[in-house]
Amino acid sequence: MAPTPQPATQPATPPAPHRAKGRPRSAAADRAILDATREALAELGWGGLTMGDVAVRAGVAKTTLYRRWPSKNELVVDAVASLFDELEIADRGSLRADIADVVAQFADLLARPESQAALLALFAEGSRDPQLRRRIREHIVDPQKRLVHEGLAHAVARGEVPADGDATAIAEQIDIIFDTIAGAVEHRMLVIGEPADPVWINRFIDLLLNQGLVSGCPGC
Amino acid sequence: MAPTPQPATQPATPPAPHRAKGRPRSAAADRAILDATREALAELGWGGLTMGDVAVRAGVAKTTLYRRWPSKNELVVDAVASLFDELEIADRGSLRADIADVVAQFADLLARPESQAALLALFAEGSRDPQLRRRIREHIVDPQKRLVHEGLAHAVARGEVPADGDATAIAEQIDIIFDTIAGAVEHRMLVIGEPADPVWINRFIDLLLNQGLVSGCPGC
DNA sequence: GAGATACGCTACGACCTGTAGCGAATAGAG
DNA sequence: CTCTATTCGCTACAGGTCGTAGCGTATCTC
Repeated sequence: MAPTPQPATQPATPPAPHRAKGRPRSAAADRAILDATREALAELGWGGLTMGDVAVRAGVAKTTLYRRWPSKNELVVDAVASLFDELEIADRGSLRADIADVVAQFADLLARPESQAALLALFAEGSRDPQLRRRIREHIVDPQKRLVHEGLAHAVARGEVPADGDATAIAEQIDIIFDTIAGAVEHRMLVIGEPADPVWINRFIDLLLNQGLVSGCPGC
Repeated sequence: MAPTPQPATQPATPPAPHRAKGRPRSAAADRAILDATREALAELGWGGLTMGDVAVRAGVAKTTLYRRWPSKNELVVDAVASLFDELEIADRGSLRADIADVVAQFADLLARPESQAALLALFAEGSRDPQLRRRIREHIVDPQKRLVHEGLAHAVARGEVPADGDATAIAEQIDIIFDTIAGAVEHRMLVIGEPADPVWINRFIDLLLNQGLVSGCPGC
């Protein structure tokens, strides 16, 4: 989701976004625009954000925005999606710790004021636009799930999880666990408005990995 | 969240919204406007919705909208919040069944096309507006949690849950369970875009009430 | 019937979107 | 160094939307 080449000739191949003939686009302007967009989004929300305001904040002309993004919608998508580029997986010694680490990163991301209105508005648009939903899955959801799957691979390498056990079933379970935790973190931050602190995160992972919440292990 | 009295004199007391002196406001117009708003929301999303369009769909003048709601924002909030008035608790014989019932109602609500963009956009606005967030908690979140608490009271009456056990702790656990399931349902419907069918719901409640997902009860 | 209010209609100013045209600036190619 | 292509900032613009104001008419209470 780098600034897309907006001129009429669409190369269709990702490697060379725009041919280097004339004056190159200012990378500083790219960054300034995306930063200004996130800033304005945090202050004004999706509805209050205007292209003219973003241009003023970024110190560029409004036409410079439209050379890079065809509409406000696309600009906001890129500004929000770029937040998720920082997510990383670190081998912290156990499957549980790896999951906790990714969840904590996600919680930190959602704790930023610019993420909240932006991400929700992005999801709202995605609910009407299948193509946008696909981009959301590719750039936001899948990277997170990929991190957990990498963590699972580490766990198998450590012998923590039996490799002979039905691997796809375990992968599906990881998917469900991640959906659950991501949803819970989102709900807590975006709907309730309270931060998902480490204690809260630990409690959830206890619940999901070890035991039921209400009465321990009633079925055991 | 009934249509608020917009005239200058704000009674500040809920029971009598507007004094009955002149011609009363058309209740049919109220319903037509809210219905038209939800319809337009489903088709066009928050950003594409226009007051003029809603007025045309509802068959009323645009000024009639502004006599009831001060802005588009408030109108949409009311239109969305009214969806949650239908949520009910039924004593289905077990705590688990009661929870499953509420969750299924919530999932059905989120499955409606008009709910998705509307609810997310509502949450997005709430992330910037503490007063709106409070209204969301009062009219959407708390009613759901209240249902689960009522279900818990039924469970205690049935002897399913020990009343001597730390009641507040159990209530907190119920809160967390509900947050988790609500978040997961929201994530599945609003972010991923796939329905939370009964099988999926059952799987989640198994996870939350009975046993961990990955390896049964490893700590038992 | 008198008074008060809602209704539909039209018109309006302010704002935002996205586009077009201009001259100046900045890169590579010959 | 010159030529060419592209970007940049600036100004202006048409189109659409928001929310308000004014008017005559309709409908309710006293």
